[in-house]
Amino acid sequence: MPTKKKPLAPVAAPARRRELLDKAANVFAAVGYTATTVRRIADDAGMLAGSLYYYFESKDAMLEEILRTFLDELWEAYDAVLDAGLSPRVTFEALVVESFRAIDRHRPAVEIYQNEAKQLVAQDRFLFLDASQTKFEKAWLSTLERGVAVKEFRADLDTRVTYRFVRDTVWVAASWYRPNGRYSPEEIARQYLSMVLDGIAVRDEQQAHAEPHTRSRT
Amino acid sequence: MPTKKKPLAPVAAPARRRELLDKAANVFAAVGYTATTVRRIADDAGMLAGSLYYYFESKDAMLEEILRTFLDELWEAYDAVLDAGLSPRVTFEALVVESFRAIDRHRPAVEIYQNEAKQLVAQDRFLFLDASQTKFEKAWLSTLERGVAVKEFRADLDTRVTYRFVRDTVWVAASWYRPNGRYSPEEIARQYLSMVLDGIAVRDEQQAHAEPHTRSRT
Amino acid sequence: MPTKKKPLAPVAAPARRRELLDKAANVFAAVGYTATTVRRIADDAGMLAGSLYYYFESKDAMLEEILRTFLDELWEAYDAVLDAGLSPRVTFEALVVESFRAIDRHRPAVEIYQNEAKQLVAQDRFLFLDASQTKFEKAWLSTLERGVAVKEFRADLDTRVTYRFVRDTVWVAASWYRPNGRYSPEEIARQYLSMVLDGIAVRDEQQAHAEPHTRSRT
Amino acid sequence: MPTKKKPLAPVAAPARRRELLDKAANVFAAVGYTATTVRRIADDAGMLAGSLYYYFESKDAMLEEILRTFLDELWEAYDAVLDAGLSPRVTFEALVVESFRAIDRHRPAVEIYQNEAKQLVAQDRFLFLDASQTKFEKAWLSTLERGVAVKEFRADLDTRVTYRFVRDTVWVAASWYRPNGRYSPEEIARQYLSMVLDGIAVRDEQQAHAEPHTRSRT
DNA sequence: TATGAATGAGCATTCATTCAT
DNA sequence: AATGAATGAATGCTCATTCAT
Repeated sequence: MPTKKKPLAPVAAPARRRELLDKAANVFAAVGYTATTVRRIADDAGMLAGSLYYYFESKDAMLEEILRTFLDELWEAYDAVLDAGLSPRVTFEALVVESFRAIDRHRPAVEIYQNEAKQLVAQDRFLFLDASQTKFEKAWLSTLERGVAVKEFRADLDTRVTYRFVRDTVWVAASWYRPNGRYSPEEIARQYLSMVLDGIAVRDEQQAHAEPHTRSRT
Repeated sequence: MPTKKKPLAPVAAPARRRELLDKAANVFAAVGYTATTVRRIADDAGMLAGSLYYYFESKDAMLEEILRTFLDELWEAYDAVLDAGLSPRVTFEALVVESFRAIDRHRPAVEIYQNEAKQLVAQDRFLFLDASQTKFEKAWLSTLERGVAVKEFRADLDTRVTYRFVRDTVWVAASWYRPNGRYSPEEIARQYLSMVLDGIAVRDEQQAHAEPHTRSRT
Repeated sequence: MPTKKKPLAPVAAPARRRELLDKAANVFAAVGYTATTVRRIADDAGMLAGSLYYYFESKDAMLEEILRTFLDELWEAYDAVLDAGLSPRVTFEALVVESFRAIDRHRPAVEIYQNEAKQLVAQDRFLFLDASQTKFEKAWLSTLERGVAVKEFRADLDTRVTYRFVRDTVWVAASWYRPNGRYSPEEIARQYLSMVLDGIAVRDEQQAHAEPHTRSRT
Repeated sequence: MPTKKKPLAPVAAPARRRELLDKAANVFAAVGYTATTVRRIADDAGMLAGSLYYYFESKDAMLEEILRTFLDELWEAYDAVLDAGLSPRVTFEALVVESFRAIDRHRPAVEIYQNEAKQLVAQDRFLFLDASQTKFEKAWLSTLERGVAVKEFRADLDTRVTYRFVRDTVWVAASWYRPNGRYSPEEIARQYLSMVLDGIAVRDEQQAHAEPHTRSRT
């Protein structure tokens, strides 16, 4: 998406661009997009606020590029999984793993996405977020539904509600996950899958517990 | 909670205050705190921006009152559960139910909390969020640990990771839950508990699946 | 100056008016007119800001009345002195004494006058300050000039410059004079007159000192 | 005197800063600090209000710099005088001369000081005004007391009252003195000293007048 | 490549004032 | 005689953005 009226960064210098976007993403994630000043980003990059406009059209444009880059890479991985012809359960597991890998590689972008997407979709510039969201929902929901159909997933769950729970469960991890921390993305994924697939309760023969006591509370 | 010098809304008129806080909370939740202008709140309330200051000291003060009100009510419910001497699993279930009830009653406040808490704790005025957070973690974590001890919860899960998983999943529901929607908070809680306690996978199959395929991927 | 459109204080209740003006004058003097909020005055008077408008047309109107009252009383005393047919020197002394008495009785008003008059005269409402100022200058200047003419005052002083020094000398005392303090207004006047009339230097026969060393500095 | 985070006017461009402070000082002096809007200062400088913040942290910061610059220069001159080992009377004369020179060079700052100092000292930022005030009083008072001790000044005057008298008279001159007017600062100082040291009354007359008529009035 | 200086729109907040009760 | 609630204009200040150099 080169040149409009101003020349902008001469297409070259993409390394510096990436570097700047990286700084920006970290600040956006840490402070929130609205609360982040262009000056703050420039400070982090060791330049003056105005100088950023040599590389980017606007603050919004920086945000857009950060999110696009993240989503492009995410979908590459997702599409590979979805096109692999795996069983629903294995697909489910693979999607979770890829999600944690995306968090690992694009933590700031994921956090920004989580915090800001809702407001952003109101702007034309960020309509692509909506498209991604829709595609995302379709991928997960159909995986769940196929799983129910082939009896890999329980039939008594509302798939839409389950979808939301699972989706949030995965992505919210970006708020506390730290790359190079105790667990690799694959290990975190394993734990998550263990919980989501098999539950946290100890299994036993009597079904008593299967029906939580909430019923009597309503 | 009386104020410094200004009498402000003469202590009476608490109805109007609550009404205004309600409008404010909805805007804060929908648009984000920083992005919300007091003009916007005033517009929604049918008054001029300056008039809000008859009732509230500042925009921050509104936010504080919104969050305090929510947390106060949440802790009343939580404390009742925690002091009831229930088994870990029943405690867990009850906490989940109360959480969804809080979301039902204070959805905007919960959403604000989710989105803004991280930035807010840097301000003295919002240190109480940190205190609440700590107490919250203690309550959940100890419930999980007690559950593991008495073999109501699986011993092979990292309790801290499980805690985050549960915490996030529950509260993130505020972003999509709509009061008066299809499900009551208790019904949502039931579905959630069903998933979290027992997993979404169909049981009593071969144990092969218990070990997800991720291992072979790293 | 009764009623314009609004009834205002029913002409009666002049005691309450005076009380309120007194509070107002003290705040104006202490904090400065612009920096004084109507709310602050009302607080001091134990009422709400809006309630002041039952008694006064506006904040400006309060200020006007405070200054008018002061100047009216000052001129009554000044006129008595000026009309008494006294010698220039005795007139001078009497004017100084009356000035300190005015400070004693209207300290806040004097302070306000000192601080604000310059800005106020730009407004029509306060043109009377200019008139008073002119009359004031005439009274003092002519006294000084008459004194020079009859050789009661030194002929080698620039009367305009001397006028300004004397004028300021007297009135600036309002900034530190405290009624009921160590000195009565008459005693302060005596000290001031002693300095201004006879100087603070010890008198001696040689005139050497009469010519300060500043000449060699220019 | 570097600033917190913002580099502000990149340390260079001190000429523009001084120019702007000059405009600001004139407005502060003419209109009063509180009554001065930053828009007004910006107008005078031919820029927009917000642009001032490229050079200065705040309106307060401008005021501070104006007053500090003035006081720094004043104390340089005062200290030179005080350290010169002059007799009390010559010290007195020299301090007066330096005061009028300061008025000549920093008239707006002096006027601002006169009008605003009392309110400003309440703020931490302006505590240095208090320090200067204390040092100032010590310098003048000790000069007067030394003068009394060596019989250069009359012993029958209250030195504190005399101090205030002299202090006020000198500085209030800033309200009417106009640089490039009829008199140089040295000439004004000469006239002032003539009055204050020797009095305005014609000497060697009968002593009857030495005791003003006030006594009979109390 | 970047800076320095400025813009202009917008923001939270203050405050004198109004007026029905 | 005073209150409670609101107005509306102004204020100090911030910030994304521009552009000549």
